[in-house]
Amino acid sequence: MPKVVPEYKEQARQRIIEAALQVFVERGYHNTTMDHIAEHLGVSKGAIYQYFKGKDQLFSEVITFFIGIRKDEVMSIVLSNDPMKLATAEFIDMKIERALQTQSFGLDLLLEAARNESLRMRIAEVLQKSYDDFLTQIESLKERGALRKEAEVGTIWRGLIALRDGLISSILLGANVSDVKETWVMITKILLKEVLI
Amino acid sequence: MPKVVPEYKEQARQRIIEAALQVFVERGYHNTTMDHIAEHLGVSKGAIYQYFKGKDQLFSEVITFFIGIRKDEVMSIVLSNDPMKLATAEFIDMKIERALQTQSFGLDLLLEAARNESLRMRIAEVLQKSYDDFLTQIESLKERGALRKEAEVGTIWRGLIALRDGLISSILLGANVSDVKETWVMITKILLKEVLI
Amino acid sequence: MPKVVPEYKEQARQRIIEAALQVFVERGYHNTTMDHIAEHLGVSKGAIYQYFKGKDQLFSEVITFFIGIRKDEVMSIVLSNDPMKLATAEFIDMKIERALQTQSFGLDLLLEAARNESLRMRIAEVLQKSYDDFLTQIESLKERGALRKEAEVGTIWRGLIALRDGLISSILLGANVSDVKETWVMITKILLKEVLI
Amino acid sequence: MPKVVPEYKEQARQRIIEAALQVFVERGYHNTTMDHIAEHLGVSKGAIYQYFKGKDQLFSEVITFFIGIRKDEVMSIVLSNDPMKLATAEFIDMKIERALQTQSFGLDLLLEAARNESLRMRIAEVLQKSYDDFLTQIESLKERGALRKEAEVGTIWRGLIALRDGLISSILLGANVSDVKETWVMITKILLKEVLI
DNA sequence: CATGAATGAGTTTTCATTCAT
DNA sequence: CATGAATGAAAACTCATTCAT
Repeated sequence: MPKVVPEYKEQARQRIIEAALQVFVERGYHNTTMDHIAEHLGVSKGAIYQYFKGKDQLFSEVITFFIGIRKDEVMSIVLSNDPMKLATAEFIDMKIERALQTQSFGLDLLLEAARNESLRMRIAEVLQKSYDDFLTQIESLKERGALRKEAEVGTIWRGLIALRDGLISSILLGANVSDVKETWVMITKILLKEVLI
Repeated sequence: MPKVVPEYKEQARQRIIEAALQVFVERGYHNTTMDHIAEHLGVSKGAIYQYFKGKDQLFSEVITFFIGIRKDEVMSIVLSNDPMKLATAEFIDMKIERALQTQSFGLDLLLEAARNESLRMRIAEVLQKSYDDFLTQIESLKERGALRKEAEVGTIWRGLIALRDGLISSILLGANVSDVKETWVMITKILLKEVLI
Repeated sequence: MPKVVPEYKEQARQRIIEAALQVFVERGYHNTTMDHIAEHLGVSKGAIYQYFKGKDQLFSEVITFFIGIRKDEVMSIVLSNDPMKLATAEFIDMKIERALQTQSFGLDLLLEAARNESLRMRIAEVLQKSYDDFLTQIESLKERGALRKEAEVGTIWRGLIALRDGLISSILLGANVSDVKETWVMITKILLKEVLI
Repeated sequence: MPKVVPEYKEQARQRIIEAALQVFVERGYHNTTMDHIAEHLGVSKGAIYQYFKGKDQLFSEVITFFIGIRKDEVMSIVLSNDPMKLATAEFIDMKIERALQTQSFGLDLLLEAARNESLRMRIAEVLQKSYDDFLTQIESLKERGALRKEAEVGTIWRGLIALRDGLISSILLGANVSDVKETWVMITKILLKEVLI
């Protein structure tokens, strides 16, 4: 589809990134070849190389895209004004659904992050954003007097994130989804009860 | 011709498995070649094929070995008779140390598990064993009247496991270790306080 | 639709040839892609194919153009009427300057010539032309009685050409330019002294 | 031919280098694929990669080998004690024969040298060696009083080298071999006559 | 005519696996 | 049994050429 539209190139890149994410998600990074991605897109291998220097760069941009999605999600979820909504099956449901959709891609990302300083930085940014949103909400709770003053906000937040990630991993390991939901709801209730009045 | 002592063969397999685990841990499964393993062992590549059909089978057995180690660890830890010991920096320290030692191998394992039914089964077994041990302990606490009757034991246990795994993942993502410890201690204290009298 | 002026087509071909020569000169034939040439021209790759069948044909015509330039140079230089002017730094300077301008393209040409009969023929033609010019001049010297009768004109001429080419190659190998000039001046003086009275 | 002989590896490298030189000589560097070399050797492509990191490194070592050959030749020839032997058809014959054997490889080498500082250095070394040998001989001539004191030794030497290289290039361009020989003999005679008493 | 996105054949490179010694 | 040289099946990547717009 040769077009002289300047935006076309950016659109094409985006199409490739999304296709690549799908294939990476299905097969894992190392089991995915450029041919797989090209075939999934219905184009030739060479076409991809017009937009990306190589598999590494493509992976890197897929990760950026993926992290971007997560960043948006984090925001939309935490920006509820009733903190107890965290302690619901609906909340964790959304997370689980996303995890099942992206299957093991999150692990490929972690595996890469474990060896890649700059990727860790980018992820840290997302986490920081998530934390900031959480904090904003907490502040408004404090103002309303709904929070025990002494509560260690950062610690609780880290606990919630870790719990969420650990539970989602357990699903990849075959854990029963309704058990996972129940666990999330119960544990978060206990934790929030602790910090809310 | 030296007699083929059966134990020798088993010993040789074990040496290879342990060496392979070390190399997988350092480089990750996909970045490890048979040459790397052979060199680390100080033997020839061909020798490995005397004991294992191929890289896949070797990986599979390395995983089995790795899970076995974890199984033993799980037992030794939960078999303490003071449940509050869970809520200590020492407990999570041990986990963190192990995680740093094995770096991203746990992720390779998860990645494999996400696609490998039988591996998931084996991991489920380890988890079950861990759960059974936990249960035994809980029962004795119940008998001693130290436990609120209504406490949902399974749920709490799943929460603790997930929290542990999530916190350890966060370290791979560059989280501050002392923050992680603090989080573990605080959250587990809250949770245990909830179920213990 | 602009009328297809025949001269326009020829002009366009010439522009492409000159641009291609520049790029070949800078990067060498094999390291030059059609993209490089197109970019240098500020046109699209496809446009080049409107005028040339392919890279090979373009190269071939670039060589023809290059040889043409040389032919003119050869003439203009040898057509001086004082043969001793050959034995000057100015003469070799001009050659060196040209060699530095065209860098290693002369080698690409030689490399091609080594395998390409018809190219060798074309080059032989240039050499013949150069020889004829030299001869003309020699004849006038003979008539003026300025030449030892026995002098082997063809041999001297071949020697001068070879010396020039050898010295220029040595510059590509990093030889000191002022040494090269000095060598040219000294050797040609000796040779000309030998044949002139 | 798996052998545990330690020298085997070095021997194998040497075999590959010599085979590669032959193929490079026949086809030119850029028209030679690793497959061509492997086929010429009667082994698989992969085998070559056990001895050389890649095509570049192989080429580099082939050049080193080729330069080494030249170095030895230079010595053996110049170490004659009658300088007039330079001015013989036999001398240039040897050079021509070698040039025809290696065809255009010398040009590939020059082409590479034009862009490769360290290669130029290595070639400069060979030239220096050649120059030193020439100088030694000249010194003994001076002692014997066979040399005009004022003779510019370095300049003459550079002239001879350039003449040789220029003549050899002309053969690649299709020059008549007996003309070339005659040219060499005549020009060198003139030059040597100039410096010898 | 001009464009430049797409093609696909060709090339380099890697590595699990085999097998002659 | 052990060795490690050799294999060959994939991969990643390049680029001259084509063709729909």
